[in-house]
Amino acid sequence: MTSKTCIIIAGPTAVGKTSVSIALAQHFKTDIISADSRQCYKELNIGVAKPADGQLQLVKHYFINSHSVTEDVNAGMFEQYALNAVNEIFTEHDVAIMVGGTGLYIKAFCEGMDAIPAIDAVVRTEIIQKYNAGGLLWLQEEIKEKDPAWYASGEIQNPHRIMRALEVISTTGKSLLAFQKSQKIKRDFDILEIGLALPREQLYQQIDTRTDDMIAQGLEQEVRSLLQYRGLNALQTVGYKELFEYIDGDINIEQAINNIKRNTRHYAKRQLTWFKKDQKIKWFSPLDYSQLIKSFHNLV
RNA sequence: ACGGGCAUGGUGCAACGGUAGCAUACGGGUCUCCAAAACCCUUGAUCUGGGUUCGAAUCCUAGUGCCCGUG
Repeated sequence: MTSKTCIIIAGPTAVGKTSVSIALAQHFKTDIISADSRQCYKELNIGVAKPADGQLQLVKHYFINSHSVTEDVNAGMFEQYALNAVNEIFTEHDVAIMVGGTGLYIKAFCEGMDAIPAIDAVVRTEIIQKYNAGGLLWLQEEIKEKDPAWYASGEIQNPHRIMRALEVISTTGKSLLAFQKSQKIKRDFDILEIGLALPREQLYQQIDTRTDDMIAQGLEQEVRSLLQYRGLNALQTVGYKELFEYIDGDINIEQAINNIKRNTRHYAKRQLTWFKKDQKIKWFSPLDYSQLIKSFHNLV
């Protein structure tokens, strides 16, 4: 059996991952797995910069339009989904392409997640309700009492993290720390990580331009059609939450657009921080496609 | 031109004549399961000159710039 390779294209939002990935997929005559925590939702289109219909017809994409905003999607679920997908691709191809900006999902795919029992929705809901009522202070006191070890080492200013620790100890009786073994699983295929980067100024320029394009394409209409879902996690997304505020009348449209641009910059910055740490990533300019292809010549 | 007001980090604001502070942006970072989420950290300013005072962002004065009103 010939060796199989998954090429992962990572990088900040708006850097130009989509077109590079499609060109690569065509070059290798293979399929793409998206590693994007928002493009998987079929209800979200313009605001998440999903590949165009034409592009999707050109290359088969996994984890695009594969889920509904009403479903729970998370990193562990992505790991399973993506492993199934990559194995399916490998039955017919030696190379698979993964592309996306969700660092945690890519990490889950490459290294695996420690198995932590599923959390009952009731437990989660109850914790959220108590947090809404009692605030961060309640969370801190609760976790200090129930899981003092986590309290001592965890991020006690971060409501999300405390709630995670709390739901785990409430469900299993064991500390989240006990589950986190941080063992890296070795996959039975090769992984090649590619990062796409541009000078910061140029990236920000592309973010601005893309945001204006989204508005011109009718993002506001899309957001209005999703008002019923605004409370769902999937809608806590740059491009949507700002327009909900606009629709509420809290800000005007110019402010909403500027906030989208700013929040997208923040997002891109966090992505860069995440990917910079990954020593395995080889960096290229999205404009330098020929260099990129050369780096794969041993695979061709 | 005259009268009045204002001048503090990139931006918006605060500071009884006594340690120039807050928000936000920018920059840096954390992250094993809601991650386009959530959280953490740093830098950076008193318009210019003169005066009063032990001490001036603050009071006086001249200049410069901006805003409002009148012409």
